[in-house]
Amino acid sequence: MGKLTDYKQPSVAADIVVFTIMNRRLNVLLIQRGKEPFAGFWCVPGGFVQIDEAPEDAALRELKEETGVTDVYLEQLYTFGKPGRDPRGRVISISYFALVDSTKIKPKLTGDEQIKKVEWFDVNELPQMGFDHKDIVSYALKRLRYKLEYSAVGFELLPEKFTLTDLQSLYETILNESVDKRNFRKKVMAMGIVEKTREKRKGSHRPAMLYMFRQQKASSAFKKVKFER
Amino acid sequence: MGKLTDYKQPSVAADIVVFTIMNRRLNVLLIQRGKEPFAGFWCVPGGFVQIDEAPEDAALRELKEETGVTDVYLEQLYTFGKPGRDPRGRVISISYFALVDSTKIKPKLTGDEQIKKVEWFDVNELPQMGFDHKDIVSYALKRLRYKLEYSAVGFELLPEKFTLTDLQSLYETILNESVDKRNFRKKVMAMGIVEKTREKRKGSHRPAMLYMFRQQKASSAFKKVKFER
DNA sequence: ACAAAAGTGTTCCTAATACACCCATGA
DNA sequence: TCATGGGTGTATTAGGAACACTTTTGT
Repeated sequence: MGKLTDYKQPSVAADIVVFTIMNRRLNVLLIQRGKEPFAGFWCVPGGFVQIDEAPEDAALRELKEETGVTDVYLEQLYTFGKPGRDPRGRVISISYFALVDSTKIKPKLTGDEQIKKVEWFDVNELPQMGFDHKDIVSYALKRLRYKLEYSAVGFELLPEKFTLTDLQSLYETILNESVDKRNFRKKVMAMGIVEKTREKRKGSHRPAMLYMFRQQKASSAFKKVKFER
Repeated sequence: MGKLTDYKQPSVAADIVVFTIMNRRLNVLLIQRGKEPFAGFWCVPGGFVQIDEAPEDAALRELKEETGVTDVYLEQLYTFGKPGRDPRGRVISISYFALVDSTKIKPKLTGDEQIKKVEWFDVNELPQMGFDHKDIVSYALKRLRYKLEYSAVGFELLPEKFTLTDLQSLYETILNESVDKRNFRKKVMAMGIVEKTREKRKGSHRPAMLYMFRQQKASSAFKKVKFER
């Protein structure tokens, strides 16, 4: 290890890929840049990590400053650091992925003059993106699909109370495949990770029972796969 | 995003946790510091990322400079960045984990005057470690155990040719649990990820057939677990 | 009464587990 | 000939997948 200030050092940014479910589609939160480089292009929210700030705090701060969004489930994703990924100079980006319940938050322009728009995009219809942010989103999506299969992260995308059909639809939307209703319910109930509430959701047809997530059961329900596979 | 050089920026380091198997134990490669802070304490190899250098190249370069070790399987692990983790100032560390076949490499002092010793340590008998490197090693170990279950990384720890008992022992050592020999072999053979060679390993008893890893089969053999679990 | 989503069981099949003996070699 | 690790098959069990009809409500 050399001394701390001997050399020119790379800059460090934190970028955050926020997912939500809106009308049964998986969406990502993007901002449109108002300045060069990549003026008019879309990017994930993010910015530089301050000297006395933890990277995840930087991610959350930038998210709030740029889009007004707070209270998200956050997880570190990957650190992108190849020279040349930012035309302004050497920037290493620590990326995060976040999950939110779209009924609880409303992204909006916060007055940051460098941002023209803040919008949700369907992950299958992404706009032209700046820097390597398309790669970052792809990576986050891959990770989300992966984690959905062996952990309880999916519940972060749902309101506190939800129907089993909501939950099934979430899996089908994100994994992009359909699931048998009976088998799905059998499994979810067998895992014991949800509990019935006393409420039902009324619609124009038969009301559906509302369920809540049970944090404590989830950790044991998603047990490790033994040995291989 | 602010301008690139407006603020004091954190320094960026790359640290690398190198695992190997030696006489049926899982070992980590550590260096003993010769200077304050943490003089005499043990650390994982690593150092600062240069301005025009990809972080993984920095990790590999530092590994070579400090221990002489090259040709490792490398994977990014996690970025540790809380303020205060390095008493000298703000350092964000991108950590990597690496796997090597211990029969191929010999770590040694390379003349770096800041390092007193380079040694392998059993992961269950780690010495007193500097900075937050104990956390980094724990995290790497967790990841290694995890990846072993659903990917073919284990082969990176074995020589090109190995016996099925070697392979089984590797799983048992790392996962710290014993496996039924017949079931293990049945599964490995069913996955088709190894192939017989014509050679046998002679020992003091019945010679064992040597096998080789089949890269191409492995990707399909470790298929994704469906839905949950 | 009908349209629409909610809810519910059984059978089949595949994969995981448990388990014990013979074989080939060197000393 | 014996000590040591190498090598092999079967029966049982558990979990995943396929599959269709009845119920409840609003209009």
